[in-house]
Amino acid sequence: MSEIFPDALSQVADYFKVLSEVSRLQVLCCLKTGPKNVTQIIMETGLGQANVSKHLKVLSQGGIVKRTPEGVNVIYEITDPILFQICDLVCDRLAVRLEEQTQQLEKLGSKVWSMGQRG
Amino acid sequence: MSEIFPDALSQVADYFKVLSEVSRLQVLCCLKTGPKNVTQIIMETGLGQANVSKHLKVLSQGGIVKRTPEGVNVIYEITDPILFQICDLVCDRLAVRLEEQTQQLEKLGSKVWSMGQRG
DNA sequence: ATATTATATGAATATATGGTAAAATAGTCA
DNA sequence: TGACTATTTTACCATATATTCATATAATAT
Repeated sequence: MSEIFPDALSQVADYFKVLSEVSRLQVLCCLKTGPKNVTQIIMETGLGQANVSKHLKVLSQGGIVKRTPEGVNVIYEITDPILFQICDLVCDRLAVRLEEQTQQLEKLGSKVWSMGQRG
Repeated sequence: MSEIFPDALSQVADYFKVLSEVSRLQVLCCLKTGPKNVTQIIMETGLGQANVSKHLKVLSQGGIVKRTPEGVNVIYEITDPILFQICDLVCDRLAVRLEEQTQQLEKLGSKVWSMGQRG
């Protein structure tokens, strides 16, 4: 009963892992405005070709992106916009943290300042 | 203009990276029911002691967990319950995917079955 | 068939990370 | 102080992963 099931958690971890790389987030941001082929993604992100291809494979296997060949090109698109809700929540959290850090820095700053006054 | 800012994205990636390990998710699940000290976390998760300590450091530096020494013990607690909203969204997504896969398997199953009937 | 373009894959390298055992640190009590 | 407990850190190994170069595959046109 006190055991936690790593099996279920590993799927969640895998999902997060796919999203834990800057290059892949770049690709996803690039796809936010709509489906694109690989060449477009390469140009917009500035990443290397093989690199983009590999990241797209990871995203595809992770179910985050859908792959549809179309003639010579291959079109990729975001599978589920819930992804952006997730990213928005993370951004909210990061914003809150930044706010807190700013306040702490201000406190620290005034303390240092008063010490300087005394010294 | 066509450039995407990796600086901002790296913070998001870092947040996801902290959540992309099963052991850390185990620790977080363990903390879902309330603040706990390290020994409790070790017992509930079954992870090694140094291992838990390291993961707690990662979680703490990632701002996901708050560290408060209390006598000999150190208490850890979830910093922001928004974390569970994020995880819930991921679980929703995973459930949808599983549903889709199930349906596809059923389709494939019936196809294989009809082939078997013919053969 | 050959050439060309678009995409994917393989090999190699560098880097990062999880796990564990051992040592170090910090706090408390006798 | 010294003993004891709780937690952290260090050293090390094994594994995973991002990146790049070179090559391979796929689709299309000549």
